[in-house]
Amino acid sequence: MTEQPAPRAEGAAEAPGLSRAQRRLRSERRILEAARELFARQGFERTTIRAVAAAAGVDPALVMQHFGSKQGLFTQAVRVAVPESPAAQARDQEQVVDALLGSLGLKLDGLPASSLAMMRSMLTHPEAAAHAREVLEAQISGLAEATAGPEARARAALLMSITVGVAVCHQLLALDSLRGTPQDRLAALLRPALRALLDEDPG
Amino acid sequence: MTEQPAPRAEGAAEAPGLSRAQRRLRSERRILEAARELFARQGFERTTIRAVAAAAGVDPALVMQHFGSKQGLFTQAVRVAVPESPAAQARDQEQVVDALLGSLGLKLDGLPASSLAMMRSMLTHPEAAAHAREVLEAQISGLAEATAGPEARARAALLMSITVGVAVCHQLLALDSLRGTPQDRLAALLRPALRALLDEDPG
DNA sequence: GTCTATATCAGGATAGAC
DNA sequence: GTCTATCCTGATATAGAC
Repeated sequence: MTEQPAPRAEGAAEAPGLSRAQRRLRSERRILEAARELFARQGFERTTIRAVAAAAGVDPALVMQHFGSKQGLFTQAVRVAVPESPAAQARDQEQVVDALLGSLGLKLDGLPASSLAMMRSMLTHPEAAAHAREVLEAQISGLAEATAGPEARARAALLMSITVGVAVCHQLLALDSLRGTPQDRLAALLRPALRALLDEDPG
Repeated sequence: MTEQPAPRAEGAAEAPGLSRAQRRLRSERRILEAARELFARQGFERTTIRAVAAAAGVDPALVMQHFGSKQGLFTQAVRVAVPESPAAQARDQEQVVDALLGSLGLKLDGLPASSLAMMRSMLTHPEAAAHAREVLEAQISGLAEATAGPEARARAALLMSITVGVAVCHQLLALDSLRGTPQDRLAALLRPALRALLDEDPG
């Protein structure tokens, strides 16, 4: 901290007074941030290491140095705390609906780039697909426990499917018909539908 | 037809007695079929001309000859009769629900490879995304006309989003929790939810 | 009409200087 | 720790023989 670092590397020019470890961390963060954004926008295949490096303002080789491979970068970029089931500690069905709408509310606006990156590639990248399946099945399990009545798992799966569909159409496809409606209205319209799926119903 | 064709080209060995035009059409069909299947399974980027040619039993150069480029091949492969809105001529809301479930019933089982190919790439391939948006917005418009009450378009958009979500989770992600349930059960469970979205409801 | 051969290029990955 | 230079693979696309 107190020693005067000699400007060895060119890149150091922008970050005076930082230790190597600090600079390394800073680089990693910037790379990850740029990667998440590009992966989220273009998906895995169309995103190049070079583009990520450019966006992060670092050298392409540095990206490899830190993450080993493009796949490694992707894995790190989409790894997040596995989102708890939307109905983690819901006590009645109305709370389950609230939880679902809440998680969707998130998805309609402030969904983190890492999640978007995962979703963007989940249909075309095998590892992203596996990740998505894992997360979704976990959420379905949690939801099924909070769902009374017969065929709880199927209902839960359909509830998550609805969530996925709305998120995909709104966030990834950016359908005008969805974008043109404020999310609280969407939530209000969706609520009875979710409720109906949770209701016990003689199929 | 009556003339004895001399075996000029090697490929002709498999198809004796066919005119050039006929053989050309046959090749195109086989290529398109193989392309649809591969695009549907792997998406645009991971599908190679070589793989399509191999699957179709023809030479890679032939694919280029017929379709000009990989993009051209994709465009042809996903071009289908634009599916009419699920609620084309529904007279009451229950028929709209039926139409939706019907189109979803299709999606759960017999969705054509061309549609799957389009869906598989709609999140990562710009042209597929544009195509998907176009089709979906058209279906939303049709649906909105058949939907009474306020915010008809938003409701219609949500209905289509649900359809997309279920199709994606079932067909493309192959979620076990959905796969484990027969589609008529899924339809039965989904029905009240769709109904709820169509009901006029004081938001 | 179909195939062989190849031009051309993009992008991931590596080696090594500093 | 960061950058330069480069290798190498895989894939699209083309030219031309048959």
